[in-house]
Amino acid sequence: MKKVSEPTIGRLSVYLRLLMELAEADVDTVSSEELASRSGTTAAQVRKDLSLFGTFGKRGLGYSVPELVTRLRAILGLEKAWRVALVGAGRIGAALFGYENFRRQGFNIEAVFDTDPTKVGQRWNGLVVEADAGMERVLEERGIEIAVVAVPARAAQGVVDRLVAAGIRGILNFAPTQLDVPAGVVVKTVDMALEMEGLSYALSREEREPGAA
Amino acid sequence: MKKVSEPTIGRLSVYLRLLMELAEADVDTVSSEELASRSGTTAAQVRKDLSLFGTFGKRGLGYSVPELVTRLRAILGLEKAWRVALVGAGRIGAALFGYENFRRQGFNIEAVFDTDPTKVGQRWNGLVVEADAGMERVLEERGIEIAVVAVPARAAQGVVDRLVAAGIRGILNFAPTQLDVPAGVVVKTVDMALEMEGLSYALSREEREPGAA
DNA sequence: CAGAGTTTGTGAAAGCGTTCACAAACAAAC
DNA sequence: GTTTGTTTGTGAACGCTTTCACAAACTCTG
Ligand SMILES: NC(=O)c1ccc[n+]([C@@H]2O[C@H](COP(=O)([O-])OP(=O)(O)OC[C@H]3O[C@@H](n4cnc5c(N)ncnc54)[C@H](O)[C@@H]3O)[C@@H](O)[C@H]2O)c1
Ligand SMILES: NC(=O)c1ccc[n+]([C@@H]2O[C@H](COP(=O)([O-])OP(=O)(O)OC[C@H]3O[C@@H](n4cnc5c(N)ncnc54)[C@H](O)[C@@H]3O)[C@@H](O)[C@H]2O)c1
Repeated sequence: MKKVSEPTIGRLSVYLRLLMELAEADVDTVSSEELASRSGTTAAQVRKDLSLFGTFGKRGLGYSVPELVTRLRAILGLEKAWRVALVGAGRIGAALFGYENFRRQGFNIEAVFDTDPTKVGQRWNGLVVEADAGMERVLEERGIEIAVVAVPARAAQGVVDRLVAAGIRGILNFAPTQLDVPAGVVVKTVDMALEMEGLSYALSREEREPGAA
Repeated sequence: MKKVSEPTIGRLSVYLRLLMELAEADVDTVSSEELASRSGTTAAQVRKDLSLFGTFGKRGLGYSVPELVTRLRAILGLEKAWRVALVGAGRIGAALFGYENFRRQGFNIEAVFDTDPTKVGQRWNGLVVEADAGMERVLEERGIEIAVVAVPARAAQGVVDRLVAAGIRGILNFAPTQLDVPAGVVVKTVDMALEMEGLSYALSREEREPGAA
């Protein structure tokens, strides 16, 4: 198989979301052109992305919506439910915990950890917030595969080291910091400050040199 | 000036964050090599990124930390404080509202809007949650420049249309949906579901073909 | 069932961003 | 003040991703 780039995977996720909306609306066929316009890319890009994984379309007709949903879910590893732990029961952690879409896509939060003694023992929707000390044991017991790190930046690397030692190989990080992990462990960082600064840059630029789209 | 790519701006934000940490620790000089290793890139990349905006370093020595902080803040448009509105006073909205780092970097949330009558009128840290109906007037009155959209996906495009009509030109979007805006308006979307699916893809791939880093 | 009209899949070309490599510039030591 | 060592700034090479363009494959209509 050809190598698949990060941007391609991101677009596949976007296509999948659109296709699920289309399936909801009982549309059964879609062209690369339509998919492209709805996802803000080009038809050629859509076809190239999909062609990396097989040939799913029918010439002259387009793609079968239900089939492509199934294929994309398989490609993205969304056929199984993932067991997820949340480390850091603060503001972002609470928001994520309550976010139904995560569960809907098959990401089940099955453990919550925090160091704060006032938080440990709280029941979150039936799930007890665990003390940070017993983390390794709980991760093991519940077969956790993915961790969401929502602790303050200076605590993040320490938490990640423990997670990795405990066998976690996928981490979604909200702390605005660079994390070091060994090869074989995948970290995705969601950095909102960075996006805000991107906006700041773009807006100041427009003020300085108008018309530079 | 040469054209500046998105990834470059992202890295400049990362450099700035590191430099502020170094300044805090009273380090006064840093090499591209050091900056690179701390931000997970290469020395050549650091130098190329910076060289797009001027020549800030001293050969044989490196970069002055305080000077580079000042320069990067100017480049990124962070010398002023931005007036920000939050649309959608839900879980994500609340988390962002309480997030001190935003204010610290000069993003001041000066208006909060929601449609939910039980939320309208609430005081959030002294700021009254406004009804969605008066949005345009409040945006105008308070000179809002950037909006954070944290409403359900199906409401997002409608909100954005109103924001754009009201003159807002920078939007940070948390709704997992494609937003259409006219040229001249900048939208950055933070899509956590997408990142999770990236993890899912990477992890399933490793299971299927181990050793494919 | 033939012909007109679509739409895919994919090599080839173009466009971008990253990495390389090195001369030029400076610091520091003696 | 000269030498040695370090680090920058940048053109050129490289590699990766996107876009182009079109033959092949299929649908649909009459
Ligand atoms: N709040 C936001 O909107 C927002 C936005 C962007 C990024 N972030 C980042 O997300 C992270 C969390 O932010 P927050 O606003 O939720 O902070 P918070 O202070 O509300 O929550 C952090 C939680 O982590 C816990 N914690 C601290 N050290 C821990 C450890 N070693 N193990 C387990 N738990 C630990 C704390 O007890 C606390 O409950 C931070 O890194 C922050 O920079 C937050
Ligand atoms: N909670 C999360 O962790 C999370 C994670 C990723 C993405 N998101 C996305 O962020 C958005 C908000 O999520 P949430 O969890 O905070 O939802 P939420 O339901 O807690 O909050 C949404 C708020 O928006 C308000 N609202 C609805 N329509 C509005 C309108 N037209 N104008 C103004 N306010 C309006 C609602 O009254 C509610 O208070 C959603 O698009 C969601 O998909 C949330």
